[in-house]
Amino acid sequence: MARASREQTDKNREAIEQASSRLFRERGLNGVSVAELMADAGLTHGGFYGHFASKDALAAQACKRAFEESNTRWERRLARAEGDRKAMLANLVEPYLTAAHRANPGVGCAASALAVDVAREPAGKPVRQAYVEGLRTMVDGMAQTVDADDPQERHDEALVRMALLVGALTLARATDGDALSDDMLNAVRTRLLGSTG
Amino acid sequence: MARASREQTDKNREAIEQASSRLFRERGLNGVSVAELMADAGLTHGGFYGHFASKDALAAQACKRAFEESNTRWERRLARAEGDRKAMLANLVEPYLTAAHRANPGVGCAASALAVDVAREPAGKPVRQAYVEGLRTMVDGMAQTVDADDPQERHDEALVRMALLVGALTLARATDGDALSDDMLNAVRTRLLGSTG
DNA sequence: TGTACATCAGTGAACGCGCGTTCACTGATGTAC
DNA sequence: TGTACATCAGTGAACGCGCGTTCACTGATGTAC
Repeated sequence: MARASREQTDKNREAIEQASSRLFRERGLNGVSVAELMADAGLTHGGFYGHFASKDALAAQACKRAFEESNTRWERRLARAEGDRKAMLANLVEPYLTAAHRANPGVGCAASALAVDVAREPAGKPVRQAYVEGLRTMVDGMAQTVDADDPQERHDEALVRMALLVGALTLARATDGDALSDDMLNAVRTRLLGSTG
Repeated sequence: MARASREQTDKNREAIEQASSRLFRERGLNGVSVAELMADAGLTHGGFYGHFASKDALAAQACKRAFEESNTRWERRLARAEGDRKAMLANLVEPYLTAAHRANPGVGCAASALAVDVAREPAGKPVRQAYVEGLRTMVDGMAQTVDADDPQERHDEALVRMALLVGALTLARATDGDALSDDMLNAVRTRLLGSTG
């Protein structure tokens, strides 16, 4: 291949971001090489630095993108409940605490998939800011499911629910294959939605 | 150095395990090299394979050890409460959801620090079994703080509390430096212990 | 208890390999006329 | 609209480096007598 058209260049960049957003969630920021990301996007590794200044810069962009994906899905699910707060909560929690979500981190919640990798990055790295911004939007989404008037109370309850979801999914993934894993998902789902599911 | 005495050999192995238990929690299973682990234990990298069959084998041992450390601490804290369930819960939760624990994963909870790394390891890897066993003991510890007669109810509530702790700490670490991080720790602590702290 | 020597824990150079990043090159795209 | 050519997106070899693991070697430890 030689010079690509502008349209093709945009498509290529899009493909790199998409591949990164998925692969970073699956294997971690340091678990995928630039060559693998490029190959997944249908390119060779040399062209990478025409699109991004560094792997770190891509990580930030991929993190932002993964959260956008997660948050867009949440917005759709919240809207579908048409203002019924119980239904809104159920629409977020039910798909979250499933075997399918546990098995597919690459297309799942960015907050769970990237948390530990982001926590291990030094304070200044751009991916950290992307994470905080993405998580804030997610917490705001969860706050819409909280039936309380006081904003502080809504925020706090949203944080508690986020901790429950992320903790349950994280522990369920680490224990996948053991009975404890399903127990974790079920116990937290019941807690959040009531015993009837 | 030439041949070491048996006593010294045991001390060296101990030092390697101790260094690994800490460094793996800090930087992840793939974030520390064999050479770094050995250097931290005061040795050179070549001698590693006299103590362990592979880095994978060490990872399992270090995971087991990290959980033993965490669980021994929990047992002490539970015992100190002398059967008062509210105090038992407070003794586990209060040190868990602190800035100090957030800042020091190397000497902190193994369940939080290793979850994502373990989740990314293939199903057969020995570290996965070590994780499940360690977490089961931890859940049993937490179950002692639950004020309920039905064993199923105790277990489920213990799982919910574990998800809260691990989720809150994981998210707090990923957002360290932002107000959201403290908010997360505070909201979950209040939820578990009541508003008076 | 003393001596001779086999054992083996730890050393450090080396192995093949994959990493992030750089760069000379290619040739279709985009532009100036 | 056609032509000449400058631009630059992508290629693939190469860079220095660190990885997990191996291995010939060293010399104090542990043992046999």
